[in-house]
Amino acid sequence: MAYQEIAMQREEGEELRKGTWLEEEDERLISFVQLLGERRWDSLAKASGLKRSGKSCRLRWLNYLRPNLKHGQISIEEENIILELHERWGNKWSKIARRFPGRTDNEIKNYWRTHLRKKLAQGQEGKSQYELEKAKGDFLFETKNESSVPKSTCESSTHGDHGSVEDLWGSCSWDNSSEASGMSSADFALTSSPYENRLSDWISEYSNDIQSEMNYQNDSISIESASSYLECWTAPDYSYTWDCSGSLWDMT
DNA sequence: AACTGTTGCAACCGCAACTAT
DNA sequence: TATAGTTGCGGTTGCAACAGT
Repeated sequence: MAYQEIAMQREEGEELRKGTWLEEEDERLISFVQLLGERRWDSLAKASGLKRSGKSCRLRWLNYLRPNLKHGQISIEEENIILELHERWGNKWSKIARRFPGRTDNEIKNYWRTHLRKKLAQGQEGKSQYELEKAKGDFLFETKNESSVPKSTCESSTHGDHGSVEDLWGSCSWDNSSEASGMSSADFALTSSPYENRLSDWISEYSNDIQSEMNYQNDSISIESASSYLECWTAPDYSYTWDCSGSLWDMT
C-alpha cells in the first residue's frame, strides 16, 4: 500500500495525543514499525491510526520500544565512562550514547542531570564560578552568548588532554596531526549537526580501526606514526579516503 | 492519613541540517 | 534552485512516585 494511500486513514485536522503512551499504542507502533521500517515517521504515524505525531512515534520507538535496549541501572563502569566522555565532549549526548550499545541519549542525559551533576557539584565547594558552571554541564553553551568564560579556556578544558577515555575512543591523537591542516577532532567534537556527528564518529572509529591494525603489525607503534597514517584525512580531496556514495544517515 | 517538597524519567519543543520533489 | 517535508539533537517540562513532616 502506498504511503499516500494509507496516510488517509487518519482524518485531517484530528487532534494529536500527547503525554504518556498506552500499552496498546506501543503495540500498534511496534507492529507498524515492523511493517514499514524505521523511517517516514509522519507517514507511519498516520498510517498506524495512532493519534500521535511522527516525531512522538520516533521518540517512543528510539527511547523505549527499540529492540536490544538496556533498561537496567547504569553501572559504575558506565558512569565513569560517561564522566570522562562528558569531560571531553560536553553535552553531546547522542555522541556519548553511541558508545553505550543499548543506551539512549535521553537516558544518559537524564542520568547525568540527576546523578552525576549532583555528585560532581558535591565535590566542587571552594572552586571557581567557571568550574562550577562546567560541572553543571552548561559551560559550552554559554560561549554562544559571549559569557565571561574565555573561549580558549573552554576549548582546552574540553579536549586539551588525553585521559583514560582514550582506551575507549582510540589511541590516535588528532591534536598531533591537525596543526598543519588547521583541522582537528575538536572541529567535529564541538559541532552538533547529525551530519557532523556522524562524520566525527566515523573518523574516531576509523582511528580505532587503524590503531588496531597497527597494533597487530607492531605492538609498540608510536602515536606520531599513527598520526601520519591519518594524514589522508586532512588532505583537501576527501574522495581518496571516503566513498560518499552511501548515505551518512545509514547507521547500519 | 494528609499534605508538601523533591526526585527521576518520559516526553515535548524548537531549531538546524538533510532529503525529496 | 527553491521549498516543503523529514530527521536528529539538546534543552526543558510535566507528572508520577517517593520521602519528609
